[in-house]
Amino acid sequence: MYSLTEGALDKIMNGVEVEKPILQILGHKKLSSSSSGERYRLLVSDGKRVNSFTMLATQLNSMITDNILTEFSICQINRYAISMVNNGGKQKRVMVILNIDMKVPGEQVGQKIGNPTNAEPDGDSKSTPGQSAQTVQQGSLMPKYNVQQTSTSDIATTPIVALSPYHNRWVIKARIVSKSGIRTWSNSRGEGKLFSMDLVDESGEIRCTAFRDQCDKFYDMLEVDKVYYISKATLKSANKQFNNLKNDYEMTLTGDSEIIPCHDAGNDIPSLQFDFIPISDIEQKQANDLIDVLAIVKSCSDLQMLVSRNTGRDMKKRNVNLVDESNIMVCLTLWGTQAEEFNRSDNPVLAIKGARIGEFNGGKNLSTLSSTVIQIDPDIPAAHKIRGWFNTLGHNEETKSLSRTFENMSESTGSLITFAEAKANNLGEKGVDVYTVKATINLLRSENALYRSCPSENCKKKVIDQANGMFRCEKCNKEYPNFNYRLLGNVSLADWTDNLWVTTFNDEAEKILDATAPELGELKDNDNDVFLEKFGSATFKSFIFKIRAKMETFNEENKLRTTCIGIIPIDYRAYNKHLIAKIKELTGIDNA
DNA sequence: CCCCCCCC
Repeated sequence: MYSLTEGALDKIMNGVEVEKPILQILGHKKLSSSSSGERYRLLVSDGKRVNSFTMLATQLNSMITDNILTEFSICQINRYAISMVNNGGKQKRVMVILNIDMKVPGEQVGQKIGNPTNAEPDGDSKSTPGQSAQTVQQGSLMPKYNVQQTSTSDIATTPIVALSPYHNRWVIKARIVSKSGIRTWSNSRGEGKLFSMDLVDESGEIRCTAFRDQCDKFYDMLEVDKVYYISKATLKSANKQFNNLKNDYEMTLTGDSEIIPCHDAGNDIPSLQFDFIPISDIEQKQANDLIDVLAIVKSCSDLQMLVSRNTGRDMKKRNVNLVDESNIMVCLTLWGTQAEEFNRSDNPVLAIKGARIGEFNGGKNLSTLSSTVIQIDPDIPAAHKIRGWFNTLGHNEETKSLSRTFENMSESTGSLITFAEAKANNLGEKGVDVYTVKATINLLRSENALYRSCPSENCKKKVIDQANGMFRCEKCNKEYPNFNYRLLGNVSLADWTDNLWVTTFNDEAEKILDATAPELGELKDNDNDVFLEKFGSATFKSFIFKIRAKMETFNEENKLRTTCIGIIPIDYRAYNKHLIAKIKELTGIDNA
């Protein structure tokens, strides 16, 4: 049987280091007020005193959730740090447990050892015995951390979990687990550039940002996966809207900040802390939540190029279907170079930190952000476990996907709906809805079908003829000597239940015009409006249209805007005369 | 002091 280290708590709470004390756990409490995820506060005893100013480092949370640190269990505290907190206007010491071994499980001990009483750990003079008085006095003059030294260096470091804006004399020893590129900004308050990085040590994690001069000074020397000593940076409250790390604070480098590479870092600084959730849990999460998942790539799409309707920018994306042992699938969208480079059909395991949950068409999906970290086939036990599951069972399993994508919509049978159903279900009125219909084109509107657009690569805005040989783009705020003609297709689609005006842009407009009106009319230039004099008449060929419907406000009025975002020609002979007659009757349009 | 992170 282990005996408890009697007197350890009094010493620790008065700033005296105690080597690997043996303590008994008497209970725990989840702190719900923390905005930085779950934290656990422990009630511990050394047989003489009980102490509730004890916290568990967040990466040890699983020892509570997995029922390891149960009531009465006897544990050895291998490493701890003292953090000063403000408790009702008073500085109070809190012991943060960084490394703990369970020695005897609670059910074997079965009872409280000894008759411990409440400790008075805050250095009240009457409870402060001689040897610690000096420490306490120092502490009141200048906040000081009492931290065990790291094993391999002479620099006394502070655990990240103990950092706060109220203290500035600290050195952390941390690993860079991710680093952004350099980004510039320009707004009403000024302009500049910045990069940010995420730091971890064995106690926790924190985001660190460098602006302007510091950006230049530090960017090149800092490498992902390497360990550094960092000091003299400032701390401020983290904005949880943009920062998902488990820390209430974030760090900003200043002109005084010092960063020194640590070449002899052993395994004491972890690489990256994940907080994996099963894919099946994503369904219950909110859109925009950031999550970590460990999953197998079940399939992955080709690289897709598209033009953002909002910004006009060209984008590259790739969809990746992920599964885990919950046997639920979710679609993850990769962007830019990450999408380009990720072309794998070999079912790698991905450990993903900080993917964002999105909502589309009533399904949930994941998307990467610039801060998302993806490790491919990480060498961790959980990754080997999921690999084993996939190789033996998972690869054969039928999988249900949480995501609604074009791919899995047109695959599944019965996904076609009619316009009557779309209207009856108010599709597009509560956000973006995408659906597929089998329909025909019964009318093309020729006005503005062809317009003069901005010639700059990422802009599609209509230009204004300045009558001096120049064309002005309001969006780019620039004049150009040239322009590009672009297509805008306004078509009335009809099926046997109803009809709908739909707008098509660019590629989709071309596809529709190619398919239905190959003999484009003459170009006419009438002041600033360019239009086609006549279209070839639409024939009653049928197509599968992918429709994007969304209620939007224009001219201060809410209007349903429907856009065609995909078109698949199908054999027009499938349409019979009866159907054509029905469409004519319904729409009053006779193009035949 | 940023805070953008996209598409259907």
